[in-house]
Amino acid sequence: MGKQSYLHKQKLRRGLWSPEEDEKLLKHIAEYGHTSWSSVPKLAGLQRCGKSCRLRWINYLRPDLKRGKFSKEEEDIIIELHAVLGNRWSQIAAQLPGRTDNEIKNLWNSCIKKKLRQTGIDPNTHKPLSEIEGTEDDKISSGSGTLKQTEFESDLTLKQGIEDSTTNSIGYCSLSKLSCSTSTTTLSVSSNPLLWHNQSNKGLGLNPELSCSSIASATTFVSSSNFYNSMDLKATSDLPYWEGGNPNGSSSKSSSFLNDGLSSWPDLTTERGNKYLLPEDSEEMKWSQYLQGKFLAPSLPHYQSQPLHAGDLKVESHFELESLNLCFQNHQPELPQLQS
DNA sequence: AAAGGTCTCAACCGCAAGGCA
DNA sequence: TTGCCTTGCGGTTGAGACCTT
Repeated sequence: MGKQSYLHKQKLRRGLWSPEEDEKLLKHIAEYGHTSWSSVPKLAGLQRCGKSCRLRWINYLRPDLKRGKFSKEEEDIIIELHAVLGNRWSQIAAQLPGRTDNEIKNLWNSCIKKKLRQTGIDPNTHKPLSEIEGTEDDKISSGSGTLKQTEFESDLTLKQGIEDSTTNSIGYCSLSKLSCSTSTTTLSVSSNPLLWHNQSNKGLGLNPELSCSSIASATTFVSSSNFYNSMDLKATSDLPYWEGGNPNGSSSKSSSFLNDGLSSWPDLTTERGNKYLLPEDSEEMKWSQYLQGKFLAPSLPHYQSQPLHAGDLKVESHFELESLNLCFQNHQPELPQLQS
């Protein structure tokens, strides 16, 4: 009401932008930039509010925008990132140069959601709809590997023969809930879906409860799924206490681990000697930066280990993830037969 | 050809966070 | 510390395009 009357008082235009308005805005920004959006309309001679000008620039006039339909690869990236980030459109958009959050949000709501549902996947949780309905047990089959919900105690070693099953797939893992404690040296991960996305899009299988990894490995899955055909992970981690939000919540927002008080990132070392340490005090901005560096990097980056603030840690734990060989390829035609 | 339904996408709205006086 | 202003984000809306009957 207040805004409406404000717009009315100012006789501000609303609705679609005319070519003349676009031209005025473009010309103004080209000349003066946009240090303050609130002053742009006045200076540019537009009967619009600053917010509207900003939106028009970001979503339409920016010169670096990519126009046209989303490619299959872009869609795959969006699906993968959504599994990790939830409805954080701006962060997803940051990984897709030339695409806007609005565009991605529209694509998600109009197309991808529908596609996922058609393949039996709940677009909010990225779990099979059958599982959402509570009809599945916790045993998962994926190609040659059969993975089962479990807890790892003490010497955590995970070896799963899943590499064969993934050569024709895009795979990724997102983490919904993780907790660990030193006292028992127990790491337990629950509601940790590992999704295997059939490249041919004939089916979207899902691993509902794979307890295997850390946040670091989850994020590395995202990296590897798109840019590295094969990556052997060997993770050594000092994990802070971390507990995620509601893994089964309908809100994809709450299922993103980034929402949930993650206080520090663990180390991650690959067998090739590349060591990762995600920065301490991992706020969203760092996730974005992390993705920027990792996800789009042509080669594996190198991070130096950093100490954690004592205040950030409730417990310390150590685990290793060995020989989890994941092979992600984007251009294989067929999905291997799943075990029944 | 027309009517009604569905889809797409640009734009708006409300809220939250951050900066600053 | 408080309040105002600006910016950014995610959800929602609505107009026009497209499809179906």
